Amino acid sequence: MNLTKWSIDKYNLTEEEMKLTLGSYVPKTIKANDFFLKEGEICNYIGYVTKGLLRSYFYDDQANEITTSFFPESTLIIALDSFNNRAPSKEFIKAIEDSELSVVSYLRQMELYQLIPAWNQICKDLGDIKIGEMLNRTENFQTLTAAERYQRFCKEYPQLLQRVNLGYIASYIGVDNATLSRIRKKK
Amino acid sequence: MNLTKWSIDKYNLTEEEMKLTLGSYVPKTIKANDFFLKEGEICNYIGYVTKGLLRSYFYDDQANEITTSFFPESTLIIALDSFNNRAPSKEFIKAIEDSELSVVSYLRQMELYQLIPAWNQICKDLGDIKIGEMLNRTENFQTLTAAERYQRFCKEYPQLLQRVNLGYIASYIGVDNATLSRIRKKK
DNA sequence: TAACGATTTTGACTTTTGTCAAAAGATCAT
DNA sequence: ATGATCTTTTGACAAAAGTCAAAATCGTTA
Repeated sequence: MNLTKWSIDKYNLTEEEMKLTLGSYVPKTIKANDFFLKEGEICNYIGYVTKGLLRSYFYDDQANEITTSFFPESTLIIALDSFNNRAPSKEFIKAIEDSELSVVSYLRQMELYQLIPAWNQICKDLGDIKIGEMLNRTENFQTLTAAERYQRFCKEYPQLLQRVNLGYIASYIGVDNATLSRIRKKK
Repeated sequence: MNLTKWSIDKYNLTEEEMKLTLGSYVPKTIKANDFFLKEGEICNYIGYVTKGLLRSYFYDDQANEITTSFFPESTLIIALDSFNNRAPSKEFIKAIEDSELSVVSYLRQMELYQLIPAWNQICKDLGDIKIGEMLNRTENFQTLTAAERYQRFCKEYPQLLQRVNLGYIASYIGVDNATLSRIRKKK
């Protein structure tokens, strides 16, 4: 979830609330190829990426890695289904580059909801952003060809283009590896 | 958003809160082919379908109708982007069959958040359900062929199969009309 | 019921995308 | 630097999906 234009400032937290919030988030570093979360684990942390890049993926029935999200700087990491439903994750979340996060535990985050009323609104707004992103993603799949989806990806995430394997992008936009290679050659 | 297994009961609203909630939702009937919402309007109501069937759709750049959701009985109707962001809707929501809803206005719903703490949790849970549905939908597009997406649709929404035009289903699963017809013939 | 309009199917064809395997290019650890 | 490994490209082909137009079906209404 990209939060470049989002800011906690607009919620007018009191100094006390802000201190409580910031104190709840602790730094964590993850080296390239290490995991933020493994399949089967319950997602117990929300992470905010301050540096680096991670991705989430699962394995389909033919054991292909299917990338579901990229998490560059200024994004929130969370395995939504797992975190929300306290259920084992179907996804892995793995660092592509050495990364630095701020993380908060599930329990602590629940306490923030109790202690700081504005957090309910923050949560609602973050959910809205996420839903907007997903609606857009679905629309792309419904109406665009593979080549068009790739073009959209390039426009939307130009920074990622240089930083991730093409294979990750291919599965993210739902095309075969070889097909993406040919799409790229054509233009 | 299908709420067949969801119930407001589990939130232990007080008698007072329940009365307030139920009193906020008023009945509304929509005849087949009439609109719950038109493109450009701001979605000012949430609706709960008690009878009938509606669908949401937009027009792509070639002026094709692209169906984005079906709303049979026991589902919540809402144009998420419009309702949440108070922005003009890009979608139409139109009744396929004569339908009966319970609706609540945006303002009233906001009051419920204020007046009844549990509504924050309800909202969060409904959002989670919606997000789960959308993750699933995206996964289908990423990993399944057109034929497989159709099979999934049939399994997931058997009731709809008899009630909606095939063209609506075709655009919902992202295939051409003629292609869907051929997929159906094959098996 | 006849007739109109909308929906669905079908045919003939083209384009897009996938598959499999091999070659070419990068990258990384030693 | 140099294998070893991983990623990307390419070729030859097959399968899937789209396009366009016409026919067949279905529903509705005059």
